[in-house]
Amino acid sequence: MHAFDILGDPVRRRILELLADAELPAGSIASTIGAEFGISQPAVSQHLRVLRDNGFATVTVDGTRRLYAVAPAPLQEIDAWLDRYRKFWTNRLDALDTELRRGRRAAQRTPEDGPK
Amino acid sequence: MHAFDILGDPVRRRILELLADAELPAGSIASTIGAEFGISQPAVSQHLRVLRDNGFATVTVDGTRRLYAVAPAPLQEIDAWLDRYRKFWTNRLDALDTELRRGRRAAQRTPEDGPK
DNA sequence: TGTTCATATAAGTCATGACTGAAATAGTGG
DNA sequence: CCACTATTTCAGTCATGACTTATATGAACA
Repeated sequence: MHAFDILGDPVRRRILELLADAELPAGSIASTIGAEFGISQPAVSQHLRVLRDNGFATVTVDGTRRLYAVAPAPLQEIDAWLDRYRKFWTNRLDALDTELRRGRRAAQRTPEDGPK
Repeated sequence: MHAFDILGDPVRRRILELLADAELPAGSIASTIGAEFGISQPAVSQHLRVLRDNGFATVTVDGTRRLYAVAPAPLQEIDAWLDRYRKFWTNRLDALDTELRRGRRAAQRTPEDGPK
């Protein structure tokens, strides 16, 4: 299952939104999501498994609780995939900013970039 | 169908990759994709329809040809959704850069940001 | 006008993934 | 050790979306 498929499901997206702000135990996620979407606790657990199995979340065991947290790698991959489209909504100065932000050391000068 | 679902399909993702560099007629897309994935022309046409219907592509009619081009809006929406996770892979200076890049006029100073 | 490209639509099949209720696993505290 | 709580796993159902082949649409041109 591709990262985009994982995020295609609104329940999983919402779970990740909850986890964006703080780590949460499975039970807390299950009650929030269960209430919001009207689905059962096992359904939520299955979504958590998908998130785990695909690297979107990590778990730390705490007694009988499982604390879920965002694992950013696949999200960052998606961010990288979007790079090729940023030119459609980012102006030239923004693009330079982005280059710098990403730590590039030198930029290839294109003809029309040359001074005057 | 949510934007992430649209990108979940590898064929559609590849079509968008082709369109990232240049506009292309449906036929050219169909032969490239058909060869790469081993699917029929109607299959590709159906994917193009999904991309159109969901705002990922625009068409301009040119005689009997249809020229497809990227429509960036939904991609930008996804980019915006990712904002809440950028803190996981972006350092503080990068974050400032991003703020500036996005045109914010003022940043709320948090306690630990204060000088000294 | 009739044939030929370029493309889209239609109808039907098939695989898959998102649920459900039931049951298993495993800490914790009396 | 037993019961209770937290969570996962299992097995089965159902909806949906990604194909297929066949067919329709419609511009171009001889």
